Parts: sequence; structure tokens; C-alpha cells
Amino acid sequence: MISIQELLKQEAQKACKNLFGEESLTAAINVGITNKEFEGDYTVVVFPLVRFSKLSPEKTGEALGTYLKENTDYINDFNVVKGFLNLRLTAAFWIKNLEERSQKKELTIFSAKKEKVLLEYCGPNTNKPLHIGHLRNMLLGFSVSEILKETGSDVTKVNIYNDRGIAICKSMAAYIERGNGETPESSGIKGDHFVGDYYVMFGRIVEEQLRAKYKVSGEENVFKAIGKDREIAEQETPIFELAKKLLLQWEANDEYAVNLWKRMNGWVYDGFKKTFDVLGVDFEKDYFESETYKLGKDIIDEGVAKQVIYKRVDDAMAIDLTADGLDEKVLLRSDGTSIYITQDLGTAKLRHDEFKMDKMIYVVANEQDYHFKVLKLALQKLGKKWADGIYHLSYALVESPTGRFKSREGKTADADDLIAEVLRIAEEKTKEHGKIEDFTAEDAQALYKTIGLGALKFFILRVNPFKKIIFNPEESIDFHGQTGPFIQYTHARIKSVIRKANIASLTLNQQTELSETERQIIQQLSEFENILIDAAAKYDPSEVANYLYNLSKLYNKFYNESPIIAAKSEDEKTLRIALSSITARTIAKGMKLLGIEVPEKM
RNA sequence: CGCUCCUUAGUUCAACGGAUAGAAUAGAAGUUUCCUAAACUUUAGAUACAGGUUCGAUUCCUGUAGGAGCGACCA
Repeated sequence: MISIQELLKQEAQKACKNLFGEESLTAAINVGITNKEFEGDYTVVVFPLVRFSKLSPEKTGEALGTYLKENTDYINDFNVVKGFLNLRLTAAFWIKNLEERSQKKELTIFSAKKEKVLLEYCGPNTNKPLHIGHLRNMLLGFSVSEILKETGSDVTKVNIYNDRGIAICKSMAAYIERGNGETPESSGIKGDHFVGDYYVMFGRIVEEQLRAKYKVSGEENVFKAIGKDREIAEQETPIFELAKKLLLQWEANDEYAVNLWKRMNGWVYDGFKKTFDVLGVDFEKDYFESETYKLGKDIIDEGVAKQVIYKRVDDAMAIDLTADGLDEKVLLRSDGTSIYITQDLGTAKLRHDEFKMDKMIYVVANEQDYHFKVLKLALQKLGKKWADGIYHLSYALVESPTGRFKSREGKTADADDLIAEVLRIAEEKTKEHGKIEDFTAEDAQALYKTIGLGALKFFILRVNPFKKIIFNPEESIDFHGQTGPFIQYTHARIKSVIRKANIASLTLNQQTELSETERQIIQQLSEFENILIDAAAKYDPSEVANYLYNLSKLYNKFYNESPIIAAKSEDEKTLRIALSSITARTIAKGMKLLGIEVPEKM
């Protein structure tokens, strides 16, 4: 279906051709929604047309407006202000638009693009619980995939677990030293936190052992006292030796080390799964670094054969990207073992062999912009056509007002804690309002979850991905104003009215009068498809989030100024119900694309 | 040193190169015999700085200042 803006654009182009001649078609005709302060629905900017009309901006606008009014049946009126032609469409046009919308079973219809998209998101390390950064990643990844699906792509969501390496071995070492056979079950601690706690404990053991070795008292900062950084100093400790030994054993497939590794990672996956379920995110396929970390060497060989990759004097394999403004990049260590980029090259190829996708989207923080530039470019240089479809959906970090959240400093940025906190607030606020006395305890819990997560998800998704989010853990997430609960409330409010209105037919009378706000709502509703197309093209859910907020805001204004059930006439009542109903459906649909549920009552 | 990104009310976010820069929140003042007041109405408050391109610049270009990230045979 063609959008109204597109329709007007074409109409204006035809008009210009007739009025000012063929060549005026080369001018970009700019149609936008009219600003609130002016009279009109859509605005054509006439400045670019002046050189063809050879008239003043005002005269050009007048000419175009007159022509459009005479040659269409839906343009009611126009005015020209300083080179802006404001067009007013007829009420009948808007009512017809509303009616068509209300009769469609699906709010939006997009033809399938048959584009196969693989979207990787989340990517946790198994030695630490999920934090607020993962939250942004997951909410973004999930929402983008929903939006892409909605607009016609075939999306497969995958996760990659960074499940091997020295980090998890540190947790294992600490567990061997201090675990005493405890398990998440015996301690009642969620699996990922359980293992994460031992990672933290590893750090403490390092400090203890250094204090003992250098006789530093408990008061002083031990690293300052001995004048070494943690990364250097820890290597002198027995606990680090143990971790390193475990890593070597693991790589040698030693039974003890592998079993412990499996056991501890198993706890972590159980813990992660709980968080994924609460958030409502999922993956069609899991990848594990432990299974892919040796991949990519065949690609290096291929590159050598093609003379794209070469062996340096120090035996490391490298690729020269200086012609593209990047540096020389080592792709394989001189001892022949792989590094991060090696396995990413291999994994990319593996996935392409497996899925033959057109696009591969990596949802990864902007710290890795350079890495993904290299990855894509290297694959392209190797002649992989499909590398053109690689896209790094880069997002900025979530920071506290004082800067980056440090995993070492307390739990302020922990995902599970944050979720628990918003659920608690949702419960508290809901009880304050006291509108759900008739709910069962189970339904009430479900509602707290809907509202709490709605607040959290909207808080994160409303911000443009490439802009950093400042989150102050001292102040809790808001439930009033520009928030998820505001939109959810609008939905519940509409549902309540519709339940009470008890109306069967939604046949509209096109002669009904429209208020300014009603007109704006219908116009806003008609923009929904455009917003989705835009959001999909930019991989940006914040467009949807802001749209839904504006729609809800407009609706609440309308709700306050116009009686619905007690409208003056039946026609008016039917129109307002139809308007309300489609607004609710649009909100529900849009929120679903953000991964947010909407309640019938709250 | 080089490259990339960011800088808009006290604070958190908006604004295809378009009109008098929108919201929210915090502040002040109002609205509930009526459909859900988690709402609505009124009020005050911002484009880091200096140039340039343009009919028109928060947006594009150059420079300056401030912040972040990257430039690993770490991930």
C-alpha cells in the first residue's frame, strides 16, 4: 500500500510538471507532516521549485496549492506561509482511511522479501552473570529481529557463548580452592551468579596470596604497595598457576579439567536461561567458542594461496589493509594458534555454509567497530562475495553518571538485580493504584512483570542505539511520562472504554466531523508502516518506541477532550471507538515488536 | 601520535538540510459528581565554541574545546 506522503508527492510532481514544465521533476519534492503551529495536515516545501516556476516562493506555493485543490478530491484547502505549502485533507479522506484500517485483519502487510538474515546477539562470557550491557544487547537484538521479520525478512537468531579461556579457568581454580563441594542447588544461588562469585573470589585469593608473600597489611591496596598492576602481579600467585594449569589441561582434553568445566558452564547456562526466559528473548541456535575457536585456519591457507595473506618474517600470518585505511592485521599467531579474528573468520564461513544467508548481523558493542571492519574487509579481500552482507549493529555502552560500569564495583549493573528492582517497583505502584483487586495472585504477578519489564525495556530501547545511555542506579527507572508504562496504561485505558462501549459495527459515516486531535491521531496511525520500514532499514527500534509514545500522548489528549461513549451522536461515537480500537491495536503491535507486552487492565 | 563516535533545558531523550528546536522529568499553578488521574491543562528553561557552504544549518564541511572507544600474536 502506498503511503499518503508518497501519494501527495506523486500528485505534487504531476502538478509541477503541468505547471512549471517537465524539467521541474528533477527537483526533489519534499512532503512532510505539518508542524502543530500551522493549519494543515501535510506540507510541501516549495523552495526547491522556485527556480523552475520562476516565481516567488509564495506565488509558487499558491499556484501549486490551487492546482492540487482543483485536481484532487481529497485536498480540501491550503495555505502558504513563507515558502511552505500547507495542505489540508478532507475529513472524509481521513475517515475513509481509518475505516479501511479498521477492516484489515492485519494492521500492516509487508510482502516477504525472502531475504535470509542471520542475527547474532547476546554473546556472554560464561564466567560472569549478565549485566546491563547485555540487557541493551539482548533487547536490541531481539527487537531488531522482530522488526525485520515483520517487514518481510526471514530471520534466524543465534547466540555465541564465550565459554573457554583463562577467565572461566579462574572461576574453576577458585572453586577448587574454596568450593567445598557447594553447588547452585545447595547454596540457592542462581547458576551464573554462583560461578561469577567464584570469579570474584579468584581476585580475592590473588590479593590474599600477594599479601602473604609481600607481607602487606589488610588496610593497604596490595597492588599499590608492591607497585605492580593486577594483571602482572597475579601471575606470581599459586592460584593463577592453578588456573593456567587448568587451561592447559582443558586444551589437552584432560578428563578432570573438562568435566569440571562442563559442570560449571552447565550451571551458568541454567542461570542464563532463566534470565532469557524472564526477558522473553530466545535463540534458534547456540554457538560455543569451545567448538569454533580452532576454525579459520583453512581460510588463512586459502588466503595464502590467493596471495592475499602472507607470512611475516616472525612467522605470523597477516593481511595488509593499509590501502583501505586500516593497518596490517595479524590473523594467526606465529606459533600457528588462532586468535579472536581467526575464529570469527572461520565462524562466519561456517555460518554461511550452513545458512547461505544474505545478511549476517552482529549485535556487538561499539568497542569492536574496528574488529568488524577488519573482519568484513578481510573476507571481501579473500573474494567472499557474501561478506558484503555482513553488518555490525554497533551500539554504545550503558554508563553510570560517573562513567563506565565496572563489573568489579558491586552489583549496580547486574541484569538480574535490575529486573528484580523494576518488578518490585511495578508491584508497589500497582498496589498504590489499587485497580486490580479482582485479579488472582497469579494474574497480578504476571501484570507486575509486564509493567516492570515494560519500563525497563522501553527505557533502553527508546534511545538511538549508537548513542550511549546514561543510567543512574541511584534513581530507579521511571514509570511516568515518556515510559513503557505510560504506553501500556494508554492501551489498558482504551480496552476499558471498548469493553464498556459495547459496540458491534464499525461502519463509519464519512460526513462526521473531526476534531484537530482526532485528525492528528488518524494521521499518526497512517504513519505506522513508514515507521516500521524506517526502523528496519536503520536497525533502530527507537523509531518505533518514540512513535508509540507520540501516538499514546496524542490519544490521551483526545481522551481528555472528547467523550467517547457519551458522544453527541452515534456516528461520532462509532468513529471514536474505531479510532480508539485501532490505536490500541497499533500500540499492541508496535510494543510487541519491541518485545514488550501490553495489559488489558492495569 | 593517528582513526572512529559523541556533545541539544538542571537531568534523561527527540528533531528526511526546512517554519517559532519538540517531549519527559525535576520546579511553579491547576483539572476527578463523567469512559482507568500510571492521565490531562498552563508555566519557566537548551543546540559546547569559531568560521564556511546554503534561500534556509542542531543536522553538511573546516578548525577549537570536552568526553568515550579503537589503533594487541587479549577478547
